[in-house]
Amino acid sequence: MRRPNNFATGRCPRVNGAGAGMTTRIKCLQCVVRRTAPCSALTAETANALARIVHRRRISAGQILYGGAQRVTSCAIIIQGVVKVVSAHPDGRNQIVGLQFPSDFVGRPYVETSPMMAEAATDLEVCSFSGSAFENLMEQHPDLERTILRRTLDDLDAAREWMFMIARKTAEERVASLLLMMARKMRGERDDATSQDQEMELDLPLSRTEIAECLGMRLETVSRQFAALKAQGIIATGRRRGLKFCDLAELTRRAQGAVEV
Amino acid sequence: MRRPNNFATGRCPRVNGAGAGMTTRIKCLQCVVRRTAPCSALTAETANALARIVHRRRISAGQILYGGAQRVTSCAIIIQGVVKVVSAHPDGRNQIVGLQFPSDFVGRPYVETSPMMAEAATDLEVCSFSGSAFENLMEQHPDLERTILRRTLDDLDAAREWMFMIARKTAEERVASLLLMMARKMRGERDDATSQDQEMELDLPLSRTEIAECLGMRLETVSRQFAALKAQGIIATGRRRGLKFCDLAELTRRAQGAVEV
DNA sequence: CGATGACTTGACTGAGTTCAAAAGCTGTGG
DNA sequence: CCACAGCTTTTGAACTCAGTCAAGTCATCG
Repeated sequence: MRRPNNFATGRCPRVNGAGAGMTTRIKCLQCVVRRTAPCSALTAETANALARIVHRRRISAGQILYGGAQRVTSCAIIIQGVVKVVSAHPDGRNQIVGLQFPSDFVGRPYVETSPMMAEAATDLEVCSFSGSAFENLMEQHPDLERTILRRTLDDLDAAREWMFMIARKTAEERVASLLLMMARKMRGERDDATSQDQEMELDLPLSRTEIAECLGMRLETVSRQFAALKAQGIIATGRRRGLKFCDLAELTRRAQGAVEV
Repeated sequence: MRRPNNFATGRCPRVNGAGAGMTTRIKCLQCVVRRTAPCSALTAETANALARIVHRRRISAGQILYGGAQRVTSCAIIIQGVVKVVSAHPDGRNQIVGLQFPSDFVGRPYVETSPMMAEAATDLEVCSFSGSAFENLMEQHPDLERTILRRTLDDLDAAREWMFMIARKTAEERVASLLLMMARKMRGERDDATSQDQEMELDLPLSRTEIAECLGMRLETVSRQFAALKAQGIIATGRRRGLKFCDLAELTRRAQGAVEV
């Protein structure tokens, strides 16, 4: 954990509440994830009802959103930052089984405790709401439930694709795949539309250890793969977590594996 | 594929249709998966509406339920048999990313094509229905949608737990885990209630190759792990796919890994 | 500046893969 | 009933990729 796990959440002044519907709407209209977040798929009425139970919070890196011993009491939509979903076992082995980016939904409705744990990988800005209030809202607004169902089905596909990656790809392919995936998500691109640029830079949201936990490898192996890609001029690492993609096309090829016909 | 992939589906006489609501109800009441299938969580009205669009079919092992080039056109609830969900890649590598057992829902609503492929691992008996009819039904009956959402959330948890297994467990742990999982599911037990018996027998629904595809290993490795467990008297293999659990407690321990304090 | 934590590099090991061959089943046809 | 073909499964032996252990380097911060 990179920061002390204090639970001071730095909550923002609530932008909404009883009778503050109008204010809320306006805030939502300005929201940076407006176009892609679940809220965008809702009717105006449902969106308003959701806005009424929501409040914006800041959450610092390392804090647990749900899981472990705690009850799953709240859900959230990410505005800024990255959340990691971890499958942790008592013997110390753990595996990151999902990453959630801005505009993604975080939470586990309908259960008291989850086998998974969600932790802020970076400092976060979220729209959060109580789990039970959210469940009630889903009951009253089927369009909200449908939106969450669609997201969950997408998450399931993503989890399975990821599973393939871990089970069948080589170390190099895994690292390349993850880098591309993170680049895509952090730029808010849709899954199908891949960036055309040959060069771009970003700051990785994860440490080497976390990358290894994503890929089912050890951090030393990740480090070696970074070194190899760097030596071939495909990527360059800045200081801290800076990363520059020097040859996106080649990296994409590496992510697929050598295509022998 | 163990059987020719002919598409003669051996469809049963439809037990329902326009105006046959009563007959349908009675058939459903006799259904072997009645207590655990999604239908059981529905209101009488929704269950009836679902029964009206459903028909029973037999599907032979090796047939594709959805995926690959085909559009995702139908969904089903499994009455008898096992379906494998496969992530297949052009270079020949493929990974089984999910198994569905009796009373499970199979399908991928809301998309035209899925990155995953669902294939009958054994001969099947299912209640099947058109995907679009099912989507319409979900719109009209929020309780159906909620039931599917809950199942999907459970599937997501299961997929993530499985991912942990592939990424972090040793070959022995993986084989033991899969055997226990299959035993549990094939006996229709709930996830929490584990069998108390120390001995039991069953016929595995998967070949060695398929087991390897589940676990992210090669079939030779699976075979060696079977041999090792057999040599220690923990399991015994009958001819064909017969399997006997001789020491469930020990197998459970092997599935967790050596617990060093 | 020295301490702390994150990352890199090196040398060695080993679990699982790969390639190859043998052994078991199942079904077919003479 | 046996012989044979076409499978799946088992077993053996050599190899390799990633893991393990152990130093060493680099950044950041009090």
